[in-house]
Amino acid sequence: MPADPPSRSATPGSRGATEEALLDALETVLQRDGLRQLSVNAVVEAAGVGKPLLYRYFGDLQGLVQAWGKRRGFWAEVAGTGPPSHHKPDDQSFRQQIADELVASAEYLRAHPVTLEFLAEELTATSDLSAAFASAREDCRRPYLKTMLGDRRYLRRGNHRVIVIIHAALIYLAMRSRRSPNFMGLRLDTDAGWRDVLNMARELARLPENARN
Amino acid sequence: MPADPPSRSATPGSRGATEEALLDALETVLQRDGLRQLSVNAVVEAAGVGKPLLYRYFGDLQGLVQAWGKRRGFWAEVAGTGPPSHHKPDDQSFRQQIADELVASAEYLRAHPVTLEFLAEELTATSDLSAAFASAREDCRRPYLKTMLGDRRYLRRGNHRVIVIIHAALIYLAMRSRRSPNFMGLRLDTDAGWRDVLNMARELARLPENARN
DNA sequence: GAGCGATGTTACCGTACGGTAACATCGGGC
DNA sequence: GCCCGATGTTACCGTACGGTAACATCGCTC
Repeated sequence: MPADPPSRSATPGSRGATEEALLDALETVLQRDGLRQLSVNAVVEAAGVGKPLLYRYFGDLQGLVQAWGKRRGFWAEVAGTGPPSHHKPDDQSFRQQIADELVASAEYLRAHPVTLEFLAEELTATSDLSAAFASAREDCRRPYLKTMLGDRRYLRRGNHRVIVIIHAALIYLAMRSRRSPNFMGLRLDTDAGWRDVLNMARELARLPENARN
Repeated sequence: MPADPPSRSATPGSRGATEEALLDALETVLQRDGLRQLSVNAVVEAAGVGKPLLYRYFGDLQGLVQAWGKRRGFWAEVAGTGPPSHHKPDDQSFRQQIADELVASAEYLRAHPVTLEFLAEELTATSDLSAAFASAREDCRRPYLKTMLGDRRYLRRGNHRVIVIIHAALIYLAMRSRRSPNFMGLRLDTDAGWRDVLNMARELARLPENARN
């Protein structure tokens, strides 16, 4: 005789509620234990739901991850400065926009640890899980990247590479900030330290004007 | 009746040979399957050695990793330009040295996928394995970092941050190159593309002189 | 109110893992 | 010749996992 079988899901007999519980549980487990500890059992336990329901509604843990990516969305349209790609031929303002978008992207990452988990996962394994996540992410990211790299005039002058290297550095530092308090003297675990990182990135992105930094 | 029990280790009854075989097997498995697939069974199978020997000689998979880090060494003294920290007060030559060391460090990483595996692992989990690796790595890296960041005069002018961001970007791109052919338009899977990345890093590191790039 | 599909739960299977006990075998010291 | 520690191998245990069959229950349709 189990003690409390009826006290499980708030909305008793609703498929949608169960799906939401599983998606929430996925997020919970990822934030709490990291992707290495992610497992079917952990998710269904956190969701307070029977294991077969996960397989019935999402087919698989990979399916659950894909559904999570689709419904929650992640790392898309994080640009903070107005409509995409509508910028004057003014170099300075365009560079400013690029810098702002770099910073906005990094702030988004820092605020969304689950996305960071998956980005890190892609570095360590080419599993079905990371592949599922990568495809969903690329779908979300494509318009953003187009905005950021779409200006041929800007790219031709080699600035593309500066953007890319700053972006790569910000991704790495954001991932690293989850578990390491610092990197080569930079504080990653405090808001102040992170503000330093972002300011540095902003300065580098606006580089051709002010070469001294 | 097994077919060939006596045809296992080349040097039959030597503890050192078995240890070497296990260390080699660790490296093999890491390079072949990645760190996510690393397990005691995989290592002993690749080494052609009984499982208890790993526990007897290294205590643990973590112990094997630590021993591997100690004996093989990794990501240490990769600086390519002469003795450490002996540079004239000439700014240009010092920046050149820094740029060379950044490039040398990145090339080292690219040539040592196992180190990349562990660096990526540290991003996804704070496991005993990654902790063991991190401590061993920091021991090796300390003098290198001292060379690279030890010059207070240089640091004071904010150049420290440029170095750090380039370093972070190179680490990320090196990790990413293992499983993703490109990143935001950069080719990471070819030597030519990687040369582009390194040249870009070199230019940025020598930035205060030539602001245009 | 009978039927039936959707929802939920229990219990189980096969597998792979980390780790260990028990048993063979070698090899040098006396 | 004998002994004993070191080396190596087999077989096993408990556990946790992914995945599924079987059974219970709800709720809507007609």
